[in-house]
Amino acid sequence: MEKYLAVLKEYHFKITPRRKAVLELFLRQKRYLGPYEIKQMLGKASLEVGLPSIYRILEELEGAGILIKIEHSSRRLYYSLCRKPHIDHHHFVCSKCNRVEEVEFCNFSEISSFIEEKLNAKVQHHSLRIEGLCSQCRRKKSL
Amino acid sequence: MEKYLAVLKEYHFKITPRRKAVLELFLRQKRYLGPYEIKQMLGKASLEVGLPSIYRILEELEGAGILIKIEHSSRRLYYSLCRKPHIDHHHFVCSKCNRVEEVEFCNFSEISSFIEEKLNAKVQHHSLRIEGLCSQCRRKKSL
DNA sequence: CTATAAATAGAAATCATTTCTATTTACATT
DNA sequence: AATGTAAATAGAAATGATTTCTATTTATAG
Repeated sequence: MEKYLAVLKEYHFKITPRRKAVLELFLRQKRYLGPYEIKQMLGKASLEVGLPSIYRILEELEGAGILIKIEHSSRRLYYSLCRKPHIDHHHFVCSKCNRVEEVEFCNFSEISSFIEEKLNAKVQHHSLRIEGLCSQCRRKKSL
Repeated sequence: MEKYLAVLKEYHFKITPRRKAVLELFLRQKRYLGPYEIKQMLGKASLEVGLPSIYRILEELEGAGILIKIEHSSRRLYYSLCRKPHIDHHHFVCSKCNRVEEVEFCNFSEISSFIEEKLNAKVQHHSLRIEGLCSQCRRKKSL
């Protein structure tokens, strides 16, 4: 937690109860969370937070590199905690339990230089979406 | 065009004026197109097509492997023609002119087996989003 | 030519996300 | 510890892409 609060300070974000509560929520989960779900979880802990605030907080935490945004194929937004913010990595998302794993491996530079040579283009961003079953879910055939 | 109509028949889709018109539109463009934009272009050619129909047609053509769906970071849907439907490939999207290029290169199997070993997971899907400037746009500094 | 399943239009609904504004709060600086 | 200020927040309302629904039309198999 302290680590993340330090990052917030670095970015000149104030340490507010809502931001801390959202962070705490993510620290206790290894799966991705959606805005409405977060609102409900905070509500259960007796902290009413408006959806617009949640959207904003999530955006800010993403901007600070604390959360990663997951653009789900359902076209809804989800976020997941970034355990190692400063290392180039991608995320594996379990299609059953929503668990998110960080994958510190990316041979993208090969693809990137292939594209730059072949198309004479300039690659700016890339994002790899990997979906499948995590070790737990692949064992259980049914949920 | 004939090639794509054959694919439609294969999938038991009827050859309708709307579907042909949408296909023609894509055959004349190398960039991605959005539903509303398509409606307007068809309108100029005096073919009024309702937006729900356009959404449906795009979805069907994607299902038949004729178009690829581009989930833009703006969270709007775009589609682009797939020139070589049956080869595993990814798409490079120019952030300036929206041109879409197919990239027949993917060393994903490496990443995939890395993940399956490391996380003991089962990889089901992956999609790589590559964004940058195409050869034309990187030359012109300003639009 | 006809039957019928598929395709379509248009209106309306949906619903995640964003915008706006008044109010409150964190915290740097006294 | 008090205070001023910019940042944070709530809540209502707007937005706008996408989807649903239903009545009507159309492509095409036989």
